[in-house]
Amino acid sequence: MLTDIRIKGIFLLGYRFPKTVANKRNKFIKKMVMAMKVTIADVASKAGVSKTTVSRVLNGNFSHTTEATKQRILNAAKELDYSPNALAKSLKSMKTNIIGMVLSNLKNPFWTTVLEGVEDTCRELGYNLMICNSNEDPTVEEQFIKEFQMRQVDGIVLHPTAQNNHIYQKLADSKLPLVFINRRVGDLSALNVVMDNVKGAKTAVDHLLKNGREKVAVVLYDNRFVSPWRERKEGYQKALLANNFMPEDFLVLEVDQQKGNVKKETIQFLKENPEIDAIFSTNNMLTMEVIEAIKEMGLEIPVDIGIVSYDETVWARHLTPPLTTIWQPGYEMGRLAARNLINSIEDPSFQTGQTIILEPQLIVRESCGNIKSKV
Amino acid sequence: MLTDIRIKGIFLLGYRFPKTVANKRNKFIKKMVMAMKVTIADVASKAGVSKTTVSRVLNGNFSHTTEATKQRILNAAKELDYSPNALAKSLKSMKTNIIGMVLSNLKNPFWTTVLEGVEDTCRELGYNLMICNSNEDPTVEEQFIKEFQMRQVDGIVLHPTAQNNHIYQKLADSKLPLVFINRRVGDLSALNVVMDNVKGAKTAVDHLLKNGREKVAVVLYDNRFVSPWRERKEGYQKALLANNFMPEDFLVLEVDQQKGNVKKETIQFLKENPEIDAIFSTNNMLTMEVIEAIKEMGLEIPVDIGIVSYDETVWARHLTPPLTTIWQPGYEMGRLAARNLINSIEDPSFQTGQTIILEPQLIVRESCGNIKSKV
DNA sequence: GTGAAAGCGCTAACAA
DNA sequence: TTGTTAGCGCTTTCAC
Repeated sequence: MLTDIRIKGIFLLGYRFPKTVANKRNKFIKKMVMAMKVTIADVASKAGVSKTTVSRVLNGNFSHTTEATKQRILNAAKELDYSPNALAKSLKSMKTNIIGMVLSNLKNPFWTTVLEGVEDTCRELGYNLMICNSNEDPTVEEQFIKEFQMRQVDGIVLHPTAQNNHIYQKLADSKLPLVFINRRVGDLSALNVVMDNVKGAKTAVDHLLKNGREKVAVVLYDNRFVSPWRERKEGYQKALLANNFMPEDFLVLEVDQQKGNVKKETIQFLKENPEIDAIFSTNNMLTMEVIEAIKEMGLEIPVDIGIVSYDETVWARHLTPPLTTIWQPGYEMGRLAARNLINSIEDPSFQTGQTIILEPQLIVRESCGNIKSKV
Repeated sequence: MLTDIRIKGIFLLGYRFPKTVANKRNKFIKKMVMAMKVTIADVASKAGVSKTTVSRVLNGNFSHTTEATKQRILNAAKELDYSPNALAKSLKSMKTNIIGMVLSNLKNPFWTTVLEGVEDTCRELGYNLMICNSNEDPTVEEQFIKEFQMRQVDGIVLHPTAQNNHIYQKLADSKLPLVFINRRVGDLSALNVVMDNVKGAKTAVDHLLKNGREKVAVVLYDNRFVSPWRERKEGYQKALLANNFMPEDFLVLEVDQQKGNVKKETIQFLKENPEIDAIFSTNNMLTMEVIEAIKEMGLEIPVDIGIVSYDETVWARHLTPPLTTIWQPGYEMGRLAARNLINSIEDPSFQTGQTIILEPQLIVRESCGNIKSKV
């Protein structure tokens, strides 16, 4: 009794026992907690039936059970506040109903939208979501994939760094349902849900050209490993070529986003190429810097320089002038990825290896029109 | 052989078997997959030792093991590409190393920052993160909490809807480590990591007042269940009272964000109170609408109306004029929540029931200065 | 230094 | 209609 109180007192004060004593205490506490956990056996004995029957009833297999026993069991479960242990269930059934998702960048609001799509779909379909953030680091990505495998997730949604082909291959071979999003990883028996980046880029540049721009530059971020990078560049080039420009006319600025001097680089670039009258910016984070650069040079949008930016954002329409953007169906991408993944989890004969391509859309605002009439 | 090829052919074509046949196939596939899974027993037999020894070695208990056997085991594990089953491990040890997090709003970039803090910390400390989104729905919140309990997560980070006090109480009583973030839920033996919203609001309004504003209004979002709502309102009132204003001078607009006509309501409000020369906006989403409203009325920021907004965002400095904001340490909040939660998981005597309060900061830009000189 | 055996909480084939 | 029993893959006493 005394000990009890003393322990409790110390406990309340948050006192830390010396290691060994603390360990003993912890073990003791653990044991107590475990003893308090109510299992299916407790429900069974309380209801006076076997564990099997309880399991059956609780899983909705009433078909061969008396209404009376069913009620007894349900009551017992409620009274004991029984909550089944998903771990044990999963260990037995080899099904966790968990989906693992590897993101590479939490900062960009685009990914929040995607995440929302995945999360919503998981919930609707009875899955839980485990997420982690590779931060574009292939080593971290690899570690997380292993982690997911150990945890026996039912499937993985992966925004690949695209620098771990060996791992992706192994993963696909392991038959663990897998879907790549946003970035293409070809030739694997895995689902792909991606955007049509060539089209998006082409649309953007076409729009600039149609508005009378004659020297359209592209500002590219710095990840040439990934398909959207290649495709947006390609789209830019295609648009120019289709409008009778030559490869010599390509005006490409590749910036290192990590370094944080995008603005400086842009100013430099614009000074070296004063003929530029339009910029296609390939992502929303870049765009902010580009706009700053333009303003800092005393140029005006859209009069001096028109701009179209990839990625619609909440703030695009509130900028001055309101920004013309390429919107991508991020939420849809998330939903489709999750839904298809779950399909292939629940039906192993579900068609795998297919690629779903989503269409971006041009949202016209005021950052391209009203070009300064040339002399 | 023939069957094999046929099945394979159909499989590749994504043909769906009739239900019963499909079930048989799936069961077959499942069995094959399970047979292929390499367990600790496989490693043991390959290395010619018992499971016990393998377990010991793989968990770093070399102390009583020959270097030779250790190597044999390590090699066997590598050759078989053995990956331990975390489910079984957890079932036995009653420890999942999973933290569950309930968010209420994925759309607001503030939460992405918090999530990042939590995620980073979990990774560093060897935990995985399971997230879900209550969308401010208490029923969903309740369901997710139950889900987490069934999954035996080691702890929960909760952004409470604040409408489930009964559940919170039960959760706290269950001794499952728990931390509330951002919104206070008092009197429970759970950690709280929150912001000083009174101070943030007071700072914002003080700033407006110091810049010569005389009629400062507040635009409040519509969730009066939650502590930040009360505290921001309180901060606004305190600031006015401390500057010799009377309660009659309070100018409060409460808007229903869901309905989506914040802009309209704001315009209405401004028309009814034309003397207003400053607005304190209580969250970043609201602010956009308020700014639109002001612009639409032909008023100019900051000349006619000054504005300070809660929540710093990437776009605040790019607006015209650049927005003065209250920055909140969201990333820090995430980190602290996770770190303290994990502390209390790993040391049950860790002080519980404490509240950590983080300080917001005023970021001064140009949306308050240059007031129109009054006649 | 190593292994046999029990058991974490649950499900499901097979009996009764 | 219900119960017995044998595991799922792992850790951990307790022997040897």
